[in-house]
Parts: sequence; C-alpha cells; structure tokens
Amino acid sequence: MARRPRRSSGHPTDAELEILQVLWDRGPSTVREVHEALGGESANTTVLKFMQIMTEKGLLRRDSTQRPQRFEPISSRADTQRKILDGVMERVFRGSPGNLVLQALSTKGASAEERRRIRELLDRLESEEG
Amino acid sequence: MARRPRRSSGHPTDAELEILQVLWDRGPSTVREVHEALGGESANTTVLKFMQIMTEKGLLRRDSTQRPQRFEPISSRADTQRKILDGVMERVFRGSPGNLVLQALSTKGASAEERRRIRELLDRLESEEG
DNA sequence: ATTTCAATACGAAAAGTTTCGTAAAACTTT
DNA sequence: AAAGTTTTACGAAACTTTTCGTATTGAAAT
Repeated sequence: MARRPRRSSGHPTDAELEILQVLWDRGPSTVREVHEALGGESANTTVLKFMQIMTEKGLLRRDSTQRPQRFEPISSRADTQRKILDGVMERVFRGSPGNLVLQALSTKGASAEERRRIRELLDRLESEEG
Repeated sequence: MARRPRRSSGHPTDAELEILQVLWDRGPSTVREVHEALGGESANTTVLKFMQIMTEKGLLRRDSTQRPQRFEPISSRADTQRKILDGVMERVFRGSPGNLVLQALSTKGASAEERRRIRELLDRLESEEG
C-alpha cells in the first residue's frame, strides 16, 4: 500500500543543535574546533558528517577557500530559537504562550535583569494593545 | 567496533504527544475515540500501536476490564509540559529562561489575563528573592 | 618526488520513529 | 453455535537520525 508522505520539520535535530550552539558561541569554526568544543565525545568524522549534512540542508554555509574549511550557521541563534519555540508552543502548549511563559518562569526563575526586561516587554505589549 | 549507547530522552515523541493531547482533553478514552479525535488521518492500528508502545514506556495506563479498553496518561499535562520545556530550555536556550520567555512573549504575545498572571508571578519571584 | 599527517568524502550499520497489513481474540447478532 | 463485526496483538517495512570505518584528497615536511 502507498505510504503517506512524511512531514519534514526543517528544524535542526538535537545533534545538529549542539553543533549550532558551538558555532554561535565561537563564530565560524573548523570541524576540529567544533569536535573539541563538544568534548571529543563522538568521533571527529561523526561531527564532520553532521556538518556536511547540515550544509546540504541549508543550516550551515562553508568557506572552502581555506584549507581547514570553516563553517558558520546561516540563521542566527535568536531566529532559530524563535522557530523552535514556535513549534513547541504549537505541539506542546497548543498555542497558549501564556502557559508556556508561566511554566518557564515558575520552574526556573529568572534573574533580576531578566525580570526587568520581561516587565518592560509586558508594558510595551499593553500600550500597543491600547 | 562497539557503538556508544544512545541517550533516551524519555520524552514523548511528536506522534505520542498528539495522542497525549487528545487524552488530556478528553480524559480516559478508547483507541477508536482517539483515532477519531485525530481526524482519522492515520490507520487505526497505527494509533493502537502507539498507545501500546506508550503503555510499555510508562506514558499511559490502561484499563482492560472494559472491552473497548480505555487509556489515560500517567503524567499530567502540566508536568509533561514542564519536563519538555526544561529540555528545550537546556538544549535550545542554554538554561536562560529569561530569553525563552522574552522570545515567547514577543512573537506570540499574550492575553491581558495571561499578562496579569505573569506579572503576579514576577512579583512573587521578587519578594521570594528578597 | 615521496612520505606523512590532517582534512574531507563516502557509504553503510545501528538505533529510533512512524506506519500499517494481517491475524487472532472477543463480543454481537442471528 | 455460526457468522459477522469490532478490538487487540504481532511483526515488519519505510523512514529518520546518529554513529563511525575506510578511503581519498590535499598540504606539509623531508
């Protein structure tokens, strides 16, 4: 029987995300650098393979003019975080951002500075809404 | 060569989550009911299979005394949401709840009621911290 | 030019997720 | 109790993600 086609989220997988985090922290990096930053847990060819896949997927861009070639993320950390969070909001919180925020705040708290920025944002939302 | 063991998140997968959502919405339900609530998109034996797997995994409990047996989630919606959110916080936001909250609020906004509850929570956090 | 060592490509195994067909079991209706 | 229908179990295929071994390529050193 014909199988239904599969949705492809387009989101980075867990392993891909770890690599992205390193790249966002360090800026353009070589496979070796990423591998080391990850603690050398998996084989270096594993990291390489992921970075190749991610390049094909359009998650990374690579500069092959230099010999140990350097990779960098195409999307910013903030953009990626937002996209993933949208997915979680939809799948887990059923589009209710308020609940998500309350859960996040109540379990982990937030620093004084973060709280201040959250209040600012709330103020802005109120005034925009009128 | 020996492969490194795989971490198993223990979190429900996407498909499992959809079933959980139905169960949280409806309360204890039969396979047929869940299947229908999901729009009948996938075959009913697919839904059944998942619910069997989820029972083995400890995500669901089943009552076999009735004939169309009824399944229900073992963990509450809120608990599950919190666990998943903790994972996202760690993997995606690197333990910075403030950023997560800001992203969530700024992209999706929140209702006036939700904003009020968020402010309340912030107040409580402040006073607890002293 | 040859050896040597690091970097890259390639392919495939292993593990995890999603999907369903088929068959057996249990219940209903006749 | 036989036949028909619904429910449940089982097994496996298709697909995705993770992991690495091996081979190749490129640069550096002799």
